[in-house]
Amino acid sequence: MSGASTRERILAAALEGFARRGVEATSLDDVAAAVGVRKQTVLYWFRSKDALVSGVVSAAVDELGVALEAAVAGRRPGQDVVAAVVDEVLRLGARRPDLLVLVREVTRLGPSATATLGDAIAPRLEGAAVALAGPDATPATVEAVRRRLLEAGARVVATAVEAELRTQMAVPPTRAWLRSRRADLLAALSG
Amino acid sequence: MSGASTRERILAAALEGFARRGVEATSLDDVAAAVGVRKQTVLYWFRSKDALVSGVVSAAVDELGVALEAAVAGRRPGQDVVAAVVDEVLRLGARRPDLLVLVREVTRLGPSATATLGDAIAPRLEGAAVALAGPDATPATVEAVRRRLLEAGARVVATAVEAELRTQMAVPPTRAWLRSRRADLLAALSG
DNA sequence: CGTCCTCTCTACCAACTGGTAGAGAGGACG
DNA sequence: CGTCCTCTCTACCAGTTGGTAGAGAGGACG
Repeated sequence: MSGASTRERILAAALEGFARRGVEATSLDDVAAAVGVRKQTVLYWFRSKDALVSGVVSAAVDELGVALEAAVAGRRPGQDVVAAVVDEVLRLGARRPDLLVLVREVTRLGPSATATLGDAIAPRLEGAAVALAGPDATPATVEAVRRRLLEAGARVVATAVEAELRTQMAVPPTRAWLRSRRADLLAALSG
Repeated sequence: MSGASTRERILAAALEGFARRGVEATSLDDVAAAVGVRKQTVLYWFRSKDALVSGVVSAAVDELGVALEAAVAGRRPGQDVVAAVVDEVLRLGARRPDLLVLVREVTRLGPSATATLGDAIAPRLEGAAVALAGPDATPATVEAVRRRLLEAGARVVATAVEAELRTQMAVPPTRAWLRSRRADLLAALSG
């Protein structure tokens, strides 16, 4: 069944459940069954459902962060950083939509879960803001960039939701749609 | 607590629960408690939870339809129909965000619930497509308009989700954001 | 060998889920 | 008055929820 550790398989199954049906609608038994294990094994690796949610959130944030950093580092010489990030986000939306949709699900659990998400994102957000603002930016400028990044993040998640919705409604994303969403994201980031 | 009938109060409470926390995460007891009544009273008015979901969906679709028709009928002379619809949608997003978010929640319950939603929307969608395409449009043209309307609907719901997300993330919608979303929606509808 | 540690299991639990059965309050109407 | 009808209630039910308690398998290591 897998080279992946039990813990990793639990995280993957929980991510899918949380993103596809919602956190509250995904039971520990559901997750365990998807992994092929008993609920108590899930509770061995994560001491409570809240801990599982936190684990999924931080794993997802990590994976997103790593993918974006790799895209920035490996971009073609001369290519705009913002464009590299946007293109990687669109690729992620196609490859791992759950990663993006999860954000939306977590924010609905109330302030404490949203805080967990915020904690996981904060360091990467800060790093990205500082990098984008440049070395001699004032704190106010960095703050403005940070805010713009957050707003762009909301747009990204909304775009992922739109793609999901279109698929459900039998009008799946087209190439033209992708192009327009790319332009929209670019505008949101550099606007 | 009300001039509204028990049935209407149940529908309102269920709509809020479904939109804010998800259908599966909102129990009949939750709905009943919000109304100030017992679960069995809810089950008197709606014979099952599925029936309640259907009731909420068709009430929401009705309300949306009525609001949009009124906006079209009451638009300033010479004002574009599409612009009137877009502006009304944005107003609805501010006034009744749950109405829009509900669509997203229902589509996650699987094909049968999505079919219920489709049934509720179909007649209004058809009417709107015929009206927009004009009296001597070919069936193919009407079909193309219908498709464009569906795509625009997905964009509308995504926009409502973005607004909700921004609020949760402490970067609430601004006037500039609203303006850009209005332009985006106009482009989606007439592009 | 024995002892520890890692991991998954069976067996529970109280609380809550959607749903059924049926009583009874209160008005309308003959 | 009595008999409906409308509406909400109490009392249940079996199944599922997140979570606890603890047994046991299997390897690592002295």
